Amino acid sequence: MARLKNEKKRQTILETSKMLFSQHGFFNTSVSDIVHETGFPVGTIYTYFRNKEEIIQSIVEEGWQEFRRDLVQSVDGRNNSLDRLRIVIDVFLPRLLEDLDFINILLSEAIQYTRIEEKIDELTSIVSSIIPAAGLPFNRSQLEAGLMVYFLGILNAARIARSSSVGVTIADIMSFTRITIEQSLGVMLGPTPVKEPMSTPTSS
Amino acid sequence: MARLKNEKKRQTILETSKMLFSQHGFFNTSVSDIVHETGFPVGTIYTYFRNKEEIIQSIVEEGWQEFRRDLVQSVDGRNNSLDRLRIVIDVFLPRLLEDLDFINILLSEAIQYTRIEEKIDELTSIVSSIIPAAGLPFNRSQLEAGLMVYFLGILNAARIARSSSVGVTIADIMSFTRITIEQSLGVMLGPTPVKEPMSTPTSS
Amino acid sequence: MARLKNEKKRQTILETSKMLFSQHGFFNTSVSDIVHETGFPVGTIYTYFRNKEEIIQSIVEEGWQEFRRDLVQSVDGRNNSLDRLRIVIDVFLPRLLEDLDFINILLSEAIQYTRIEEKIDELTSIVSSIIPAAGLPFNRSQLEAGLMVYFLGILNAARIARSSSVGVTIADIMSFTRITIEQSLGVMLGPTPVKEPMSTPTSS
Amino acid sequence: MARLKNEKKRQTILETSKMLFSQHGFFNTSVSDIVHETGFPVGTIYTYFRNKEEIIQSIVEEGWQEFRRDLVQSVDGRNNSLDRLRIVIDVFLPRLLEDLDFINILLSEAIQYTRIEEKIDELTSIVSSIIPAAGLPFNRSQLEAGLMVYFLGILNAARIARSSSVGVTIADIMSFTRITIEQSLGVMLGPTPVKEPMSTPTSS
DNA sequence: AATGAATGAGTCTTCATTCAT
DNA sequence: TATGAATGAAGACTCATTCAT
Repeated sequence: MARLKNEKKRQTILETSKMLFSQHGFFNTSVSDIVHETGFPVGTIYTYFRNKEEIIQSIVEEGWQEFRRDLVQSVDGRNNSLDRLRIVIDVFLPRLLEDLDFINILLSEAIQYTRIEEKIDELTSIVSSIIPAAGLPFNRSQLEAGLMVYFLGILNAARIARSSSVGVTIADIMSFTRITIEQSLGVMLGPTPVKEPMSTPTSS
Repeated sequence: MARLKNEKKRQTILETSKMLFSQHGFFNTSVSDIVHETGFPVGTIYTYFRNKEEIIQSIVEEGWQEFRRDLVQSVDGRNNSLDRLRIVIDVFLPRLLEDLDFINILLSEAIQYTRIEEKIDELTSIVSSIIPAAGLPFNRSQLEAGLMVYFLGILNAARIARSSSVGVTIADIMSFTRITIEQSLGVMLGPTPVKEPMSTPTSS
Repeated sequence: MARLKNEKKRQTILETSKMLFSQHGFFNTSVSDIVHETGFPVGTIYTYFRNKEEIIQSIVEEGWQEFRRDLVQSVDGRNNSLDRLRIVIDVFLPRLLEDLDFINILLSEAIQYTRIEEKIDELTSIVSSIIPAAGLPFNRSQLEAGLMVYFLGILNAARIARSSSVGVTIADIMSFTRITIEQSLGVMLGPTPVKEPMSTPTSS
Repeated sequence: MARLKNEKKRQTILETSKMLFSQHGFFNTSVSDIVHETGFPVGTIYTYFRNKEEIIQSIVEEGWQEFRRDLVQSVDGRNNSLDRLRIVIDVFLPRLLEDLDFINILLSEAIQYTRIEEKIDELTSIVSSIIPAAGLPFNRSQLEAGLMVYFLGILNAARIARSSSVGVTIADIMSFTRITIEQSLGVMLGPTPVKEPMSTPTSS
């Protein structure tokens, strides 16, 4: 019970920090800001995290683990490559794009604190395993480069699209991605699914 | 007549700061670091720039102007769409990817200080004007989204590829890009040209 | 339970700053001077005051509150107007004139940081309430102007008299004031009382 | 001719600085502010004045000399004590009170840079020489103290009355002063004169 | 003589982290 | 364990004055 309460505090710190880091940046957010926003005393912050850096690392690491787990789960449920691809495109990606705070942190200043290359590597190997390599005009390195370009491109585009001054929406980004994949791989993903319920990521 | 402001000094500050910002990040680089690295006294930094922020803004703004000028120049020299595309892919892009310090600054912390959306917008309108819209499976918004994804994707991938831990090189990224464009647009760009001389951007 | 803010420390900072501000002026006293004189680390100054300005404001505001309280207390203890006047002249004023550091700060640079007009207003309304208006050759505005002139004149004169080069003492200023009031109001205040004990302002 | 032009520059610096010092205070006015306001280059400031301190000293010293000269001139033109007093009250004092910038500088921060005691001393001896000592209930020291109180009181009151929040005007201050002097000295100064023309201070 | 870039000691303030309570 | 005052190195920036041109 006490354990639960503590875990809640830890999550509060994490969520508040995530919001602040995304909004004002890691360096423009002071521990004191976190203190004021959470209402917790400074000491409490330091009973849950060794230092400020550990907070951002936890946000990224735990956020990433969650997405990775979801992705693997989604993919593992299917035997068929095409189905897997559909899941990735229609379930996993939209889910990721919803958490713009996370993306913001992952891509901006966090880069100094969290090995984004590792994430890219992981993702690349997962996704490339479900792509029918046969018939593609790419070698392995080029394929990986391509996945990197798409992944980073999509996330960054989504992040920037949020700032309304650009006339591009996340829906545009998704449509473009679907069409491009269909063309490149010569497959049909089918119509964009209507926003699935999917609170638990055990895809139907 | 007192001494006049020395453009060379200004450039030294800009270049040194660019290197430091790219290497350690804007917030982890102190004005004092710039002072030590340039050898100039603090006061001198502030006779050329109002504050630290103005330094990063100048780096991004002036760097961007240069690239934009080069791009427009390159493109204006050609009447044929395909030629233009070749120039963009084979001349302009490699040129941009060479300045990883600039990309690093543009994409990480600079986002708070320089309207990257504006840059994206500019670039998108320039490039979309040379793409033969006919026959593409995208509407205007999707095309823009796509350009955004590619542009941000390529730059970010290049930036991350620099960190050797990822087995992807800038050459891979370039190859992927060329092939994808050839496929998507149904054109042949021809073989990757051997590194053109082109130090002065006076397109033939 | 962490340590609690230490009122004694705060007072030390206030007193030390008061002395330094009075001696060298607000702008010629650096926070670093306060640090050296108090022996506290810089951080400590800033746990008790938001900034340098708040220090001078606290000195003036708290000093003024004390004097105002004393004045009102002194006056409230008496029903008779003449008695009240005597108290003001013989107890309150000398008391005020003893704290030349406070006067110095109040009248010189503090003017930018503390609304001295408010103090004048307050004082004027308190004092004018105990002056028998009847028979005076002044209208209300003129009376207020007069009080302002006397109050500011006495304080400034006292402040300047401190600098030995002028052959005028605080005693002279007090005598002049007594005599002038007796004449103007046509009352007898009686002989200047021998320095009353009155450390605690619990007027009889 | 060149001499004349230079003197004009010097005066411009002096007048601009006076305005700035009065408005924002000596310490809150930078030499750079003076540079921007005058439009002169920094070097020029330093060809006319050794340093910032010399500027405020010149303002005060030259301003004071002018007033002193006027005062002495006014007084010397009259043989009769009462006439002299009238001149002081009705001509000299209003004239002084018109230059609130000067008063502001003289009374606030200038105190550290200009011996105000000397000015007080000078003024006291001039004025006390025209006051019929006979019949006054003051001894010499008390009289001097009184003049000090009035002089400083009037100037400070005028300075503070400028800030509209106080319901006291310079006219009130003047009326109070006239009446008090009439009473104290038992003389009639006559009606407040209508604003005399008096561009040259050689009283009619 | 006129100019204004150059200078660097010094300013105020912040802030991540510690540790006495 | 919980707390929040204490800490001081480090931060960005200012500015009166000088002096090369």
